[in-house]
Order: sequence, then C-alpha cells, then structure tokens
Amino acid sequence: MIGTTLLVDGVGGIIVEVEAYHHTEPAAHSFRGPTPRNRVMFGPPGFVYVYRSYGIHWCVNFVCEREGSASAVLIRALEPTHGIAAMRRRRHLHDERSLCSGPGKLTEALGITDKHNALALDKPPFALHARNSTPEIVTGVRIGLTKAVELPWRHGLKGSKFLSRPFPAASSRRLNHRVSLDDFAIE
DNA sequence: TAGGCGATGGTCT
DNA sequence: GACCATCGCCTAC
Repeated sequence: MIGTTLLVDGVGGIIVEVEAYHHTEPAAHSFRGPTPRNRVMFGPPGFVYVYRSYGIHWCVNFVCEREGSASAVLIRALEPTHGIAAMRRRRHLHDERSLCSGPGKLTEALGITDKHNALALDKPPFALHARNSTPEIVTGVRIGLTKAVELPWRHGLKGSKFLSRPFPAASSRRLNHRVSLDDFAIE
C-alpha cells in the first residue's frame, strides 16, 4: 500500500505510512469479536473501516487479506498531491507537511467521517491509483498503543517528509534485517 | 525533538 | 466507569 495514491472526491495523496491490525492480537478492534462498531472488519477486503478516536478524530482503515481474517490497515499519513487547497481549508493550515501527517489529520484533510464507513475502496467517492515503482520501506513498532506494543507492524516510505513521526533509525535497521513474525508471540 | 496535558465522546465491561 | 489505533499547544533543552 505504501506508494499507492488515495483520493476521496479527488482530494488526497500518496500513502506514506500505515499500520497493520489483526484479530489475533489485542491491539486490534476485532480482537474481541464482532461488534456494531467493527463489523466491517469481519467482511470482505477492499472496504473502508472508519472509527472515532478519542471522541474527537476519525481514523480510516482498509479491510485487507481475506474475508473473516478481521484484519485491517490503518492509514497513518499521506503525502498531499491532489486538492491541496481544499485540504488547507479543512485543516485551517498553511504548512503542507502537517496536512496529512497523522491518522486524524488526514481524515480531516480528506473529509472522511463515519458517513464513509463500510464504503468500497474502488467506487466513488474513493479512488486508488496503483504505484508505478517499488518503494523503499522502513518498519517499526506501532504508535500510541498500550497492547501488543512489540509487534513491528508500522511501515513507511523511507525518507518521506510527511510521516506522522520518524522511524527510529536503530530499531528500523534492526527490524528490517531481522524481523520475522515467528519472533513475536501472538497470544 | 521529546514529554506533559487537556479536550472530548463512543465503546465495551 | 474505564479505556482509548489523536491532536495541538506548551515547556525544556
């Protein structure tokens, strides 16, 4: 997904940071089974799961893998490319680097709310444009969690200026060279 | 660049 | 009633 362009009503940019969630680990909303909030995660891939974060922000996920795996990928940052003027209006910001550099920021910039929950990614207002080259990826632990904090399921575009936070150089290097899912107990 | 903290409300126990 | 997959603003260095 890193390098893919995400647009909502023609506004958006290049995905530069994501985090993976899976029902077998306790940080995932799907960990305790289906509820009214997370039901989209238990459906087929290619749909959008939107949830309210801290009572203030919206966060957007892509449902991934196969139906029933209850896995999703949180979109954490975009490099703005389309509709930058609209994003600045929505964010009340001039600084382009801060328009979409966080999961709550990018939903505000793209106008994503709970109205978009359960919509298909390949139909309006959503559009995805495939990347045309293979990006260099950096990897680290996920951000802002209290459970399963050790899983290295955060991925980003190497060298991007539009990340929500930097990837620590030492841990990224170590993880990129050594990590195997077998190294991490998922119970 | 890092850490502390308040705002704020849905979700689940 | 506790827990957050956050943000922006503030300090300190």
